[in-house]
Amino acid sequence: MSESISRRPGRPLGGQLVVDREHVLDAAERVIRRDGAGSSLEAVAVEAGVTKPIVYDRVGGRADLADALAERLADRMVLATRTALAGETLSQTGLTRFIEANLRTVADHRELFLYVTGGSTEQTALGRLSLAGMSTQPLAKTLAVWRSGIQQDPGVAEAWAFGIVGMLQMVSQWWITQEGLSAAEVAGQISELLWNGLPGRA
Amino acid sequence: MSESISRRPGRPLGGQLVVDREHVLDAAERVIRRDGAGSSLEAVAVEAGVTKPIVYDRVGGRADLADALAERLADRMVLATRTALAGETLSQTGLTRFIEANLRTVADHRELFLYVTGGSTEQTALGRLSLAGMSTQPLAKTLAVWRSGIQQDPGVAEAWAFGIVGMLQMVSQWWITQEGLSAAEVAGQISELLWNGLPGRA
DNA sequence: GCGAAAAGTTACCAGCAGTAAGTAACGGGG
DNA sequence: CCCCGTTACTTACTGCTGGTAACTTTTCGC
Repeated sequence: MSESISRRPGRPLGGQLVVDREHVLDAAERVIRRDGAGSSLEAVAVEAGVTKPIVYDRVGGRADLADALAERLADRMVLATRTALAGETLSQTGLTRFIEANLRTVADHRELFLYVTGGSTEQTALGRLSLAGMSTQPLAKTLAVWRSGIQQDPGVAEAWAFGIVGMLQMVSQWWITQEGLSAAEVAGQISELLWNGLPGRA
Repeated sequence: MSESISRRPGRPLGGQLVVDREHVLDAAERVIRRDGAGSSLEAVAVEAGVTKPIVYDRVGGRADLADALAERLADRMVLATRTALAGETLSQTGLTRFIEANLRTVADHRELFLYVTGGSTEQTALGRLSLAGMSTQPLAKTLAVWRSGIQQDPGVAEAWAFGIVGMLQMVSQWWITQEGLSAAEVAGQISELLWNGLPGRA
């Protein structure tokens, strides 16, 4: 995929290059998958067959790149968990499937996950929150509706959503470094905690 | 504190400099508190009244610095929560106090918290886990003992500990960006989730 | 006294984010 | 039909940071 031909300076021949935002983001994902979470913008540009200023024009700086990739990853997670749940009403087994789907998606995009959650400095402190926010916003809504439905206070939804997302992120990070621990097993344990609480059901 | 006098090269006069590991770590905390989470090693060295290689000799590279600061922060958290709990047996109100103490400690060391959790790249992916590990190790032990005491499976302790730490980290990060939301309120909400589970007690 | 070890500083390198300046193709007005 | 402004790239640069090699001066054992 990496066009090693070096283009001449000046406007290209056929009008505009066919390197749009999506192309650059695809290239970024390939680079990160290949070279790990510490990949540079320059490597992304090379992989996209283009130079750095084009990356800046198409997606912006490093923080913007991380944000865009976070959005993609969040979308994929939402998709994966949605097909895993398939519209059933919330239950402990459904929650387990939700968590397991989450774990599998992270494992599938291991380096990308580390890239977007690892951030780089300062400005990505909020960047990580933005990834979280993409996952939490729909989750908070779901939680609020559901809590109302079972006659419980829906005001806890936002805090809970952030808490759950943080729990899932940390557990994912821990799990992908562990060998020989099945996703189903971990998902079951976390589901047990979230559903029944620390003391468990009597 | 910042000695602006530039020392001469060569071995100093009185044997060894009085800049040990703790001095450097103290300087690092001051710099981070002043300049934010994006502080450089060089700034730390200047603040310590010393040059970069000394920092490398005393604490190691950037990842090691983050690790050492993480350990300090984790210690302070453990201390704060321990005095908040004061050895009582685990209950929901005790859990609430634990979480609130955690939130307040994070708020007290805001930039430091962002520095150690924000990490920089690649190698700090595990670094963040190491911070988590310092908090999770005692927590996992406590959980295992407690669960055994109430005739529940203690095998969940490790996964739960990571999950809880991740939840607290994310909630902290979210909370410190929110204005006008009291620590006690958030702590109560998270405690409710962790103690009673998503559906709540019947 | 003297040379080896110790304990610093200076000076450097490589890599990266981000930007300014240069260059070639396109396209509309005279 | 030609010319010049606009467009869409590349090259070349700056500033900074993490990390290290080389150098300099004091101390200490013999």
